[in-house]
Amino acid sequence: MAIEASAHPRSGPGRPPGGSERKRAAIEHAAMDLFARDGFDGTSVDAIAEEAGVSKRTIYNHYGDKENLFLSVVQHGFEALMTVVIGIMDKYLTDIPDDAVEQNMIEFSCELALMAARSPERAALVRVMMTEAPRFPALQAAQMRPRGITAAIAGKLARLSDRGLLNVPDPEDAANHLFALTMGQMNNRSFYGTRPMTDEEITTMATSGARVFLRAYRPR
Amino acid sequence: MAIEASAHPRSGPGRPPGGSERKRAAIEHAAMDLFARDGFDGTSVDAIAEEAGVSKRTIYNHYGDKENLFLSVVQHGFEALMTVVIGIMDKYLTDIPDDAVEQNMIEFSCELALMAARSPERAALVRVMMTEAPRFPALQAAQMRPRGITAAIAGKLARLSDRGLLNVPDPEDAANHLFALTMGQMNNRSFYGTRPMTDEEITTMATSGARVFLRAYRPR
DNA sequence: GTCTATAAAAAGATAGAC
DNA sequence: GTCTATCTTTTTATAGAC
Repeated sequence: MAIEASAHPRSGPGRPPGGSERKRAAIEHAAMDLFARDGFDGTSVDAIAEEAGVSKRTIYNHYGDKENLFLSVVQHGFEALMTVVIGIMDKYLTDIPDDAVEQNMIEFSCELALMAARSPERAALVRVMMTEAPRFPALQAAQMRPRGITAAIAGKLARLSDRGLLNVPDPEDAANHLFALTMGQMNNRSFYGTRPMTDEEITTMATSGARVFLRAYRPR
Repeated sequence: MAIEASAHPRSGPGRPPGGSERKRAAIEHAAMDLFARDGFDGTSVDAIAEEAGVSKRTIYNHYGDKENLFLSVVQHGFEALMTVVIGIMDKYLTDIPDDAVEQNMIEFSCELALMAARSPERAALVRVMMTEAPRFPALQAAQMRPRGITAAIAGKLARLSDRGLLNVPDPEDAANHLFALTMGQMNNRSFYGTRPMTDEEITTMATSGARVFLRAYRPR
């Protein structure tokens, strides 16, 4: 691999050198891949150091211990996932024309499911989070749970209900139903990303899930 | 603890002695508890031996290696779970009176969700299965997937549709929707058993899930 | 801050006696 | 078949040089 300039590219006094940040990023990237693939116990700090191209000692200097590194990686990974989900939500569940509710809900479900399926590391991240949650109480914090996602969906559904496009007495409940019918259904069928699914399989599944939601929540 | 009779209670020639079966059961019971709680890597064979009250060497004599023990335990645990689910299904989704479809579907959902919540080791088992599936291809076999459960539900829904009590064009699809709205919803909300839920919370959730299913699949 | 070398503990698997 | 004692490898974490 390419050898980078070894000297610090001039950094202010008291400020950490520029190479340090690059190494942090490399460490977190490598750790994310390995933790997602092999789990916490299955991943050695040696392997992370090798994958990141840094010394093991550097990892301990930056993060203190393996658990701290794990929590940092999972937190950043989950934030990135949330950002993507919020983006899809804003794209399909905001400013919907009155006559396009069904189409937008279906497209929302499909895009959400395809996003999850296309990045196996995201599914693996959630899997690892669930696995390690009992040992890492920090993973049970409110921000880390799927509830953050459903709460965001609930807000969108409430607005659609206010406009009379849906009949949603309890937005929180309905958001859980929509989430279960799309992401939940895919997690069950794909065994949390273990079994590969074709794009056609996914869109068919997400579409049928969205239709069930619409049949239950359309205005009477 | 009580000391058991050490002599074999008369076993036929060539047949394994009776004490061996009891030890097998003790090993599998202990292994189930520990694997479910701490995962595959987090559980040492030493810990299993101590918990089961047998020597580590006995475990290796019986199962060859740790992976084989794990697969045996998971397989038996999943069979037991399937048996319980089938029992609940037969209880609530067979021979339903024409005017009690809604009530039975709701009771089915509640009982299923409560069963899963009341035995944390079952939720933990499924969690561990998902976690280790990439490393143990045997866990991806058809019999081990949730599909076994949804396929059984699909059969029941098809019969209800034949009787005109539901409108189910695709029983497999509908079974996935019902499963997602009950078990899937609970797995999301409880983070696969990590976050405890009260019985009231569970019945409220399962009831609302069943109602969504019924609104979507009631005869027009 | 970063690296090489090492300490210390844990865990999977086995040898050999009874 | 079962047990005690042991081997070997792996892994987390640290010591000390530059």
